[in-house]
Amino acid sequence: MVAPFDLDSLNPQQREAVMWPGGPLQIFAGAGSGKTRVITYRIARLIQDGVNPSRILAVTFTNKAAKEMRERLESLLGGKVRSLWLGTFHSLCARMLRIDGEKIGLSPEFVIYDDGEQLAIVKDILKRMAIDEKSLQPRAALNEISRAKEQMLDPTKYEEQASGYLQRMVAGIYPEYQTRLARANALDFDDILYHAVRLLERAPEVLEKYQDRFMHVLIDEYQDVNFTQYRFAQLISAKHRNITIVGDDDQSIYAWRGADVSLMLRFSSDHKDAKVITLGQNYRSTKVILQAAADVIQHNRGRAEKELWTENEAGRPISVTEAGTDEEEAMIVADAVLKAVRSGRRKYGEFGVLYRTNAQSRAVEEAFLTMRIPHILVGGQRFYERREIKDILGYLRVILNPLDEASIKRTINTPTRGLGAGSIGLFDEWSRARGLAWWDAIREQSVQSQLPKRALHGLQQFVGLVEEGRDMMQDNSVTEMLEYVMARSGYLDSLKQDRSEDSISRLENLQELVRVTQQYDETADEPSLFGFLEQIALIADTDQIEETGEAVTLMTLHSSKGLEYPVVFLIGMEEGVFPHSRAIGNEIELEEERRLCYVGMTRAREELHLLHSRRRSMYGSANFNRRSRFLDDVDLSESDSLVPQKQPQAPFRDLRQDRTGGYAVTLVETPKPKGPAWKPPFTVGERVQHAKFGIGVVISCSPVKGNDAEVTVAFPGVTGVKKLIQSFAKLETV
DNA sequence: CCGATCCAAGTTTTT
DNA sequence: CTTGGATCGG
Repeated sequence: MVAPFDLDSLNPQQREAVMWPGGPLQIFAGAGSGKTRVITYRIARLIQDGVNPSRILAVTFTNKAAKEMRERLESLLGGKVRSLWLGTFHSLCARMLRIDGEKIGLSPEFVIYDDGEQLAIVKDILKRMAIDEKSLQPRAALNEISRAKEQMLDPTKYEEQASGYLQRMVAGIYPEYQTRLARANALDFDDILYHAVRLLERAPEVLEKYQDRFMHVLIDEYQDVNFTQYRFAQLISAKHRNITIVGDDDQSIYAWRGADVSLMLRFSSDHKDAKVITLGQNYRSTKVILQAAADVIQHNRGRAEKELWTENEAGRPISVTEAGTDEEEAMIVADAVLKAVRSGRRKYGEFGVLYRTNAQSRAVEEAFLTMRIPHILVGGQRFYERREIKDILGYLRVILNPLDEASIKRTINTPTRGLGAGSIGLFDEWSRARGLAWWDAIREQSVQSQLPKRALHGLQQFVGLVEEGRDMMQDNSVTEMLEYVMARSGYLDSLKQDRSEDSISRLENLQELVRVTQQYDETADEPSLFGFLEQIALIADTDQIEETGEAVTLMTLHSSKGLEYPVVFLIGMEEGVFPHSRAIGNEIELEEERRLCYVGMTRAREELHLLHSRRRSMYGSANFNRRSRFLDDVDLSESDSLVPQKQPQAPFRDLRQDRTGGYAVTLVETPKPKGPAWKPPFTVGERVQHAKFGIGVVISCSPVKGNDAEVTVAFPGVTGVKKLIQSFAKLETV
């Protein structure tokens, strides 16, 4: 049989990984080493060699990765591979629980509670238990519960081992938290994994069924698995022992949410006969970029020793640029993008701008807006986390499952129906006192009789809406249900009344949600409200992002993992920003920051530009940050800059330096520059008027002879960036 | 009960 | 600076 794919195009290590017959296999896949290709080829090869696709289990980190992999496989094999189990840990485990969860007492119809709902429950419990949110932050408690589930600790076991203030407090809420979920027939994200493992451990016949079935198990991004996922992988592959794991410890950047690299690094000791293959050739980046990334990562201890090399050309030098302010930093990026695009060398889609925190995107967005640079912003406020979206979906969830207490609470008085804290408290009391579900409690005659008139009317509205919705469910599309809910709840009207910018954007988002359901109704095999809600519960926004190719991408370093751009700007290379202030002083966290830096740098194919700013506004006040230690790791003897650099000055050297290494210092007074007072005619970012070019934005001002100023101004459109001498140009502030 | 106003706090994020 | 929560007056 002729190979449907091109093995000759692979290097020896890649080929070995693809062809390796079976048994435990660990693939160390460095950045840009063709990892995805290897996994896809390996699956295709197995199928081609006669393994039934239904007997392969492949796990990816995101839904997007799963989707892409399936598409690649289908094009390699020239047909659908629907029976292949391919997805994220969560989607696969959820699937398993829907099929077999009953054997450990789970209803197959459970709903999935997301982060927001989890948090709401914790807050609610805290309030009920009269615990001040200051003494126990809901977020911290939730994290701790999550950690517990990742360790497979149920509330009882958790309490036994709890020590310290936080854990003892959490031991008090964890049981109640689980009770609430159970009452709503809901699982949170961690429960999905937890119960899947429990299912395999407690139900021998189920374990055997899946162990038999999955002859081959492949897991990508193994450096980011947590203990439950590890356990799941171990259990399910124990029979045939054909488990392939792929990962790169240098790219482990999710320890803060429970991922544990050591689970990957112990693979060889778990499996004495494990075959280890290292993919060391990088096909993505230039030598210069790869070297810089290596310079940074080599400072970490305890990494698996391996080196990445490339046959690519040396390429252009790294650039390091110091900007005066964060706005200027953004303008420099915008300017560089514009120059390259205008010269015809680049398209907008070839640039990625990466930063440590979402807040940093603002300055860049503003600069791009003024310079008319098309861009897409990844992350930030996520679509499905937006209030209006959650509210409306909340209605749909109540209709689907009236036991969903969190969703009832969310929607019952949204928009306001006169059901305030008093009424809510009453319902709560009733449901607790008689062990009634909320949905039943609110419909009790004796409860309703205690309500004020207005509240009663509101409640009847709400109950009527839900009941009618339940009747409609069978015969209406998801879109129709959505439109029904938006209209009948009065949600649309209340938004339309208010003409604020905020409401307009909320209406637009709901419009977008309608498009999502329309799409779903058209494409799903058997569209249903249940199916729709399930799908979006497990899907992330980033999964939806399409590469349009015509826009610069702005995103955090974390979301850049797995992506690549010909030109990468890494902005905010400052102590306190990157590495983040919370990591400074903590060696473990600093190592994770360094890996994050490594990830960011290795996203670049041809050009890497590192920027930092002397002054940065954070939370409304000015910060003067030393440049990032990561810059000190890199050999910059060959580096250049995006704009001519001012003489390095040290006006801040006398600032207090922290003993751990000196970092972000908030300055109270503005430092006095030394030397004769030259006053820039404009501030950076200021809008100015030019006789011929019109209105532009000041990028920088520098002194020239005769107490004159050279002003660099960005004008929109074809004019672009101009350097102007103030005495001739006569720029005026607008 | 609800809207206005004041105040404190502030990574990263997938599922 | 922004946002979410708490508090206060109508």
